[in-house]
Amino acid sequence: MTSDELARDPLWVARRLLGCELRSSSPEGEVAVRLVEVEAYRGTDDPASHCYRGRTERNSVMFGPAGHLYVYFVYGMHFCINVVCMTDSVPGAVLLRAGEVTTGSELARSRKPAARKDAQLASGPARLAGVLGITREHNGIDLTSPDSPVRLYNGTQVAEDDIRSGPRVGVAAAMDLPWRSWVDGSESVSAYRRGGRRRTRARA
DNA sequence: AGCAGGATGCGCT
DNA sequence: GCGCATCCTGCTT
Repeated sequence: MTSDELARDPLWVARRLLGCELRSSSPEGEVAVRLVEVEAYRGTDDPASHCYRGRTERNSVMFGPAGHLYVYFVYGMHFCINVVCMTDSVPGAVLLRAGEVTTGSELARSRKPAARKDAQLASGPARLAGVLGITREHNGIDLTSPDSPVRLYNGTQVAEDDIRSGPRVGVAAAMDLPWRSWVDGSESVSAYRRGGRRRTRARA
């Protein structure tokens, strides 16, 4: 996976990332996952992108060089991770939604004790970030640098015929865009959930 | 097996 | 304040 490739359109990078391996080193040990589910987000013309309304402090990494890691915090307790791409024209990124743990499943299990099967350890974006031990401290790191604690490697390329696509999970805007891609048949692919406002009952 | 609801912090209107 | 690129538990079919 070259920097040239990472600097391309998020839609292309997303499919290219399937089958790649993400490896994280920490004092606790090493965990690696094979990516099986991703989503593309593309700046200015994508209402679901964090960059849709321009640059802020939170999304500033998405405006930086391709191949860096954009980490954000959601729902008060979870981190999600993206690979930055397409920096020449508009900001873009690929959300890493799910993977299969290939190295360090014991450490991964200790970080996600609720998982009932190994296939669920990294099934979902916050779970994926969780098993890799990624937090806001990792925001902005270069995934292509040998000095980085988290690095991206070429795995076994997934054949076109084994890639499926559909609308992004939990996104109400642009539901007609099939910008989520996943590896057909992987048990680790997360469940689809439609976007839209959840009903919140007023309490008495 | 499937869904509703709560937990929980922070960025943005 | 509101709502979020979510996860987990517990209760219903």
